[in-house]
Amino acid sequence: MADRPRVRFAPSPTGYLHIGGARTALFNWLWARQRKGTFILRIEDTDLARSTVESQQVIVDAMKWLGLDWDEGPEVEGPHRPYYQSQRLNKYQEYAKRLIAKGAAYVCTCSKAELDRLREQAAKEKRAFRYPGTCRDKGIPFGAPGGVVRFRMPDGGETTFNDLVKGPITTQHKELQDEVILRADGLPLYNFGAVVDDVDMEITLVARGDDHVVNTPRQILMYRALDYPTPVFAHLPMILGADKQRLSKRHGAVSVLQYRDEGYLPGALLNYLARLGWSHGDQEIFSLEELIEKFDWEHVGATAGVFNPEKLLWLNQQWIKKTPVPELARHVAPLLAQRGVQVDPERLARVLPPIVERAKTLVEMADQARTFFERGVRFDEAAARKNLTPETRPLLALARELVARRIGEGPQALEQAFRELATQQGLGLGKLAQPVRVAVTGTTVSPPLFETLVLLGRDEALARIDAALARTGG
RNA sequence: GGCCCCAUCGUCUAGUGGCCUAGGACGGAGGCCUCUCACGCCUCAAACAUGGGUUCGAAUCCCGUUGGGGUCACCA
Repeated sequence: MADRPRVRFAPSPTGYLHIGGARTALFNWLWARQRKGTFILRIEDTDLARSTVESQQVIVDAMKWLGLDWDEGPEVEGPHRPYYQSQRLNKYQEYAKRLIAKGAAYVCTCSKAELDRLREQAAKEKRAFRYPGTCRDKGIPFGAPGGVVRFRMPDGGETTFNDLVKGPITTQHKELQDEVILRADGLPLYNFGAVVDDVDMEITLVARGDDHVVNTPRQILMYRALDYPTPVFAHLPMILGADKQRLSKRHGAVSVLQYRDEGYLPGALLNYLARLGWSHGDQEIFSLEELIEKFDWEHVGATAGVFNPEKLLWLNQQWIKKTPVPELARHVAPLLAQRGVQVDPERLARVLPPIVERAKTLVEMADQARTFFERGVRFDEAAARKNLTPETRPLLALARELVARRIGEGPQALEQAFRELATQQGLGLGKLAQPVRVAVTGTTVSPPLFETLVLLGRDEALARIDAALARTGG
């Protein structure tokens, strides 16, 4: 294997960057970074009907959010610009002509109608359709009206390649047919476009989804016809939904950017994706640096894996816990802004520590943090009914006194004072704390009460308790 | 259907012939901790698809079966 691999991620801009594509990109990127190689982003947009510029942008944005930076590709200077196949059409035509000149390809003018007829006939006879080679030796010149270019597959023999994840795979050449590599309108078909660009960009390792294994022998034959040393291949198994079907929209979020919007840390997603199909002993949590250092092809599994959102959520929580608070604040501030709460990251960082402990997503953190930047509180009705009653009123009043007197001493002192008060009243701390919690946060679930009170500040804390007192009737 | 690939707890996986009465993680159940909720900790339930070989010995190697997936375009 080349010391400094040149690898690429080559998405088709026909939608968003999905989870499966992200994992393919990740493995390529990890390999390039570990071996000090080159990671190329190439946009395969030769399907003009389905490709959109919006989609290109979405893919680029998603890659940036994930932090999978590319050395060559869109927005980057590089020797193989442009990195959009639709802008490289002369390249494919040039290579096609070269193959024709060598006799490795030929022009075919069979009409679509004729081919369809043969296909139907084959279907009727329940046999696989294969282009019969009508134009193989006609010597039709390049550029003939309605002419496509077909690659001449060998008549006999076989091709074997040693896949990094699946091992040796052999294909009989008789299973192959002279496929079209260049359409009548001059656009290359996938197999050819990919090969030409891999050759031109000097790709040494191709890692992609395993739906491409059947394409590989054909592509190998093309690399050879182009006198290019065949890259090493690694075919990654599919990612499935809970029903074991190929992961798709109906399984929930499959778009990378959607995870960003739902409050996931890019590192957590990457960590999850890496562990879906790859392992390193019993380790579950990896920093990006560890991933780069430890990734290997030997431990990429050959089995399709089911995407497990719950494990991703758990991992996200683990990542939140280990991410420095100032950094979290920078992620959460925009989410708060989206909710109409403007707060600068430094102020936000002060209230985050007690929240970090109990949030699984950044969105949850934003939801829990906003109370510290707003006046008053919206009571959860059930919580208020149960905890803000004539019976708890005296307790709340006593608590108010305590807060008013001691809040300046910090959470520990406040807690100590509350404990003493509870003991005096012959109660457990919980009985005293819970009404106060509801008074101050509106709900029965919150970060530790005394820290919450202190972070709220004397005035706001007292105002909220007063408002709660007003609801206790009596 | 042809060709190709795959097969360990519900899920992600460790395991590369003896260390496996199969380990870890998510999820689940129970418990501890505790001002609520989380975190953390402890315990439990849970798997080598199946039939043949090979071998002193098979989750690990080979073959068949079954099951799943991929692919058969002038899409990618």
